[in-house]
Amino acid sequence: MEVRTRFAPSPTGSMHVGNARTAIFNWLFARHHNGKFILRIEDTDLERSTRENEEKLIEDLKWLKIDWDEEPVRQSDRTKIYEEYALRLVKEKKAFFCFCTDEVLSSKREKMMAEKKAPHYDGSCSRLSDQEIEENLKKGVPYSIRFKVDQKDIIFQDLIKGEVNIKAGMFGDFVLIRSNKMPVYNFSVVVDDALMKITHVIRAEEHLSNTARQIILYQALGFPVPFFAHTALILADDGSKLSKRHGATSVEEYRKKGYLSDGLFNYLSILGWTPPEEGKDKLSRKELIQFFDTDRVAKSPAKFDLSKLNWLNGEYIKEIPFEELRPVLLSLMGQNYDLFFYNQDEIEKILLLGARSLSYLSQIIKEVELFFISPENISKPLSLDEWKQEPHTALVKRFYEEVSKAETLNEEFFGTLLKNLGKELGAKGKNLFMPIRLFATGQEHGPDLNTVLTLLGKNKILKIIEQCLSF
RNA sequence: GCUCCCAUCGUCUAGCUCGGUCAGGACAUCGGGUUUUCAUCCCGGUAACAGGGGUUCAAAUCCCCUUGGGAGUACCA
Repeated sequence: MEVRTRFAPSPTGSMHVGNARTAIFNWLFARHHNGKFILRIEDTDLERSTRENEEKLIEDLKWLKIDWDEEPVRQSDRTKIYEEYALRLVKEKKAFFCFCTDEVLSSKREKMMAEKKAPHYDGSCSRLSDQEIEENLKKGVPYSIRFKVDQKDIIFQDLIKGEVNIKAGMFGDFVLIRSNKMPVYNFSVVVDDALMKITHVIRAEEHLSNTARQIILYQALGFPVPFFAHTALILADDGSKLSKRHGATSVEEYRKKGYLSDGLFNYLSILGWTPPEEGKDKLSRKELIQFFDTDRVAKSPAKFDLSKLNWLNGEYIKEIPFEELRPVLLSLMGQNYDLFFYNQDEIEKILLLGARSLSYLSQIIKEVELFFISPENISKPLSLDEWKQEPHTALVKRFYEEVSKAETLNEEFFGTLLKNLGKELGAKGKNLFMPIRLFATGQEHGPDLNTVLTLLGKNKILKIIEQCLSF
């Protein structure tokens, strides 16, 4: 049997990393089993779905290098098919027309909630006589089609969760086709998955309870039931659902920040899935395909760990030849700073210094900030107080004197100056370099000190020192 | 409310099927080495079985309860 999986996003916004992971798992699973991966656009929510979002979604997928094997299917193009199957269920008395209006429905729901009962549809329209139905239809009363639920427990084997047992009474007679002729999610997935011969449904856990509904639909329609695999959700670092207030949540945002396709792909793959080889988290797509399966997917939710993504993405950045990185980095710098303060040679050096160890490309902006902001905007370094004491300040002051006297400042000059000052004051190693670095650049981390100082130039150095001494 | 799912270092997790491990790895963090500083790199350390009951010679592992987190209960997906 050929394995067929699908990714079925609804184009209601930009692609969330959770969705991206679902796509990755499905794609990996299909590729691992030499099967097919299919894309289906679930745009039955007319209010929120847009073509623009759909295009963005496809763009994100392409960026992640996730390819699909057949022409993508759009659910809004298939309303006839859903209606046909729904009508078939009506004919078989497994579903019925419902003429209840929104107002009636919501007042009933409120009443049930007030009585602390589950707000399920009361089934009133299922008891309508043939004649009443006929009359309503003739009068053109809008109707939806509801499924007549046979209340019974549903047990199924989930590839990730194991045996799942859903008790009867979880839902009432639910809607299959809305009064606007659009199918409801739980119905269209079943019809489509069955018609598209999907063998493995890999999706997020929020659909776990829905699965019971879907299984009874498969049975009512006479379709074979596919395998299900429900992945736990991706959470923010505080344990709540990953949302906008936690920072970047969409693939697009990560892409724009300069995360690499391979880096994000790799990270998302190992978020909730463990590669078989201990200690090896960095895996190529080929290896990912080779190893991925549902048996090592975790049951419990995973927190999105930005520091691990940063590490992993940094590993991928290291592999890229600098020549490829250069134009991207340069344009990032150009977008944020006035580059003409420096000549070509200096820009090249700054670029090289800033690009030493990036976790994501736009980090270059922060890395080279020192060279472009004015000294008075430098903020107080965290460890300043620790160093703002003798004998370190004496060293800084001597350095200040020498620099202000100097005519030409270059790397050689700073090299000998530091050496001499070290001898003079008996400072070496960290005790020599740190005070200078801290007071003259305002940072405790940074590239090679002599180069930084040379690039900064006399004026800036003196001003930064004055500034730091005043903190 | 009801139903379902989940629970091992700060984080992602291995181990659980088939009880016996100094509870392993990666990221982060801390310390050491290299770099006269920073980053890189190398070496090393700290750090976890949610709680309570059972079963057993022996429980992270099997059973029950509690607690905590999440999802569903829609003419959203």
